[in-house]
Amino acid sequence: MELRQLKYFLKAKELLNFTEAASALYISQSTLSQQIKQLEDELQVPLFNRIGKRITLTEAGDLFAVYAQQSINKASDGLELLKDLNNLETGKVAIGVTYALRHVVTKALILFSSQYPKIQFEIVFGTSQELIQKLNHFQLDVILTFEEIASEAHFKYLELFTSPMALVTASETPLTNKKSISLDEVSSLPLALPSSGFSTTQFINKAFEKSNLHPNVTIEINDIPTLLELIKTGKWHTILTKTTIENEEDLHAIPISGKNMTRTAMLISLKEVYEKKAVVAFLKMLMENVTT
Amino acid sequence: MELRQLKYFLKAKELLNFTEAASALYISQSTLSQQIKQLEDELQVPLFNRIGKRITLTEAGDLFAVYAQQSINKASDGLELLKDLNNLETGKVAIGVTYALRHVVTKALILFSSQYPKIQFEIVFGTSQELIQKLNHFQLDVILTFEEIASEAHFKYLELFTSPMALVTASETPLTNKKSISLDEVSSLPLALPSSGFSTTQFINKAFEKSNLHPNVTIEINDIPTLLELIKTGKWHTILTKTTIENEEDLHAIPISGKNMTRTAMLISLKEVYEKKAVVAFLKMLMENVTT
DNA sequence: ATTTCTAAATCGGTTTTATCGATTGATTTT
DNA sequence: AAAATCAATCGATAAAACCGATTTAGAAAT
Repeated sequence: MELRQLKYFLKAKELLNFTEAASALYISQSTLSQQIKQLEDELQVPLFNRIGKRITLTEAGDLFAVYAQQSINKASDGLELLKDLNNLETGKVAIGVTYALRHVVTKALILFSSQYPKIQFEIVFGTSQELIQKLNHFQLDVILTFEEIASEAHFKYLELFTSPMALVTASETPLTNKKSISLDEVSSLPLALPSSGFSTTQFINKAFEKSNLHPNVTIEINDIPTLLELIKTGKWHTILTKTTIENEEDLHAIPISGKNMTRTAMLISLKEVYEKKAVVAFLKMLMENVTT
Repeated sequence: MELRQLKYFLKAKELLNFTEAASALYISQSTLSQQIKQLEDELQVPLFNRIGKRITLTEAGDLFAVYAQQSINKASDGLELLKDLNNLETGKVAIGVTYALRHVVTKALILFSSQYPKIQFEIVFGTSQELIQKLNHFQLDVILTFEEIASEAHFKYLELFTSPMALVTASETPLTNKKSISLDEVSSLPLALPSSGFSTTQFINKAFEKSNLHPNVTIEINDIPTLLELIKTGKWHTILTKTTIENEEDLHAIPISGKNMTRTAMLISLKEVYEKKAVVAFLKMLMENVTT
C-alpha cells in the first residue's frame, strides 16, 4: 500500500470511471487499472464492483476510502507544516546568551516577534561553558557570547561587534567624568566581580595577572542583576563589557585603557546542522540591529 | 512521498542509526540512505542532521514525524477495518423482503444477530418491483421474494422453498376444517386482497383469468398487517402463500388445490458484484434455517 | 599521532515495478 | 447491426528501488 495507490483509488472512487480518473491523474488507463488491482490484491478485497463496463464501489471500498483519505491528509498536513516552518509560521528558536549580551538579544527579540509572532523562543542565560555544552547536546540553536579562548572546529563563529571592557560605577562618583581609566587605577578600587565561571571575570583576571596587578576583589557573585544592584550603592565597582550596562539606569561605564581591553561578541552555532529558517531570520535581524 | 519512505524514516528516527534501521527494515543501508535523501529532497528540508557519523533529528524531522506516523496509522487502520469486515466484526447488510416472507427473514435475523452482534442490518419491505429496482441501484445486497415471471440475466437466483397458495381465514369459520379448497370455491367468497402491485395478487389474478373465474374482491389494500387485521374479523378472506401467516395467531390457511398453486421463495442478488462476507454468512444461516 | 573502527554517503549495476500504447472483450449507445 | 465506450490485458520500456562494494570522514583505540 502506497500513498500513490491511495490517491489513484480516491480519484477513481470520485469519478467512478477509470478512464476519466486516469486522465485526471495524468496516467494511462491501463496504469490505473493495474494499480487499483494491485491495491485490491494487497487488501485481499475488491474495492470496486465491475459490472460490465460500469464500476461501483464495494462496501469495502466505501469504508476503506475514509481511511485512505485520512492517510493522505495526514501526509499532506506534514508537508504543509514544513512549508509553514520555512515561511516562519511555526518553529522554535533556542538561544543561549551570556548575561553581558542580554540587551542585544532582547532588542532583536522584540523586533522579531512583532514581525513573526508565531515563532516560539527559548532564551537560556548561562556562562559560556554551560551554553557551549548545551549547544553540543543540540539543546540550543545558537549562543551569543564573547569570544572564547579556544575555538572548536565543529563550531561556526560569527563576529557581531566589539565592546571595551569598562569599569562600572554608580552614576554619581568622583570617577564619573573620566573618559577612561587604567588597569592600574582599577586594581586599587574595591571591586565586586562576577564569579570565576563568567568569561568576563576570566578575561579580566588574566589581564591583571599579565600586568602583575592584584585587584581588590571583595565580592564574587554569580548573578549579574544582583551585582548591578550592589554597584548602584556606590560602595563597589565592577568590571564588565560596556555593552552589558547599555540600557541600565543609574550606572556609568568608564572604558579601561590599554591594548586588548576590548571583547568581541560572537554568534556560535554548530557546523553541519541544518539551520532553521526561523533561526536564520532571527540572526539576520539581530545583526542588522547591532550594526546600526 | 510514499508510505514506504515514511516507514523508513520513522524507523531511522527511532534508532537514530541508519545501519541498524536498515537492518530492522530488511533493506540495505544504502537503500535507506537513498530513500531518506529522496524524501528530504521532496520535502525540501533535511530530516536528520549529519554531524560526523552521528545523526540527529532536525526540528523539521521531529515535527514531521508526528504526521508521518499518523499517515501510516490511518492506512493501517483502513487495513484493519477490512480484516474486521472479513471476520464479520463490522459491515452492513441491506435486505429487501416482500412481506410474505417476513417470518423467514426475522427468524434468521434473530439467530444471526446473536452470533454476529456487530453487523448492521437494513430491512426493506416492498413489492418485488420496488425491491428489484433498488437492487439494480445497489441499494440492496439481496432480496427475498417469490419467483418472478421474467428472470434477468444479471441476477443470480437461489431457490429457497416452495409454499402453497392458500385461502386465509379467521380461526373459527365453517371452512376451517377443510384440508384444501378449489379455486372455484374461493372465487365465490368475499375477498380482501393485497393491491395489484403485490406479486401474490398478480399471481392469483392470473390463475383466476386462466380458469375464467371472476373473484369477489371487495377490498384491495397495500399493507399486509392491516389486511390480516381485517381477515381476523371473519368478514373477509384473502389469498396468500401459506408461509406468510406461519407465525400469525387467529388465522388459518387452507391450501388451494390445483396445479401450479405453489410459489417458490427465492433469493435474488446481482451477479458479478462482490459478495460481502456478512451477506454470505447471513444467507447461509437463513438457508439452513429454512430447510429444517 | 597514528591506526583502527564505524557509520553514512556514494557509485555502478541489477532487479523490480510503474508506466505506456495497443489490443481485446464486453457492454452500451446509436 | 454498427459504432462507441470502457475496463482488462499484453508486451515493451522507462523509472526507481534495491544491493554490494567502495569511499569518506568522524570516533575510538593504540
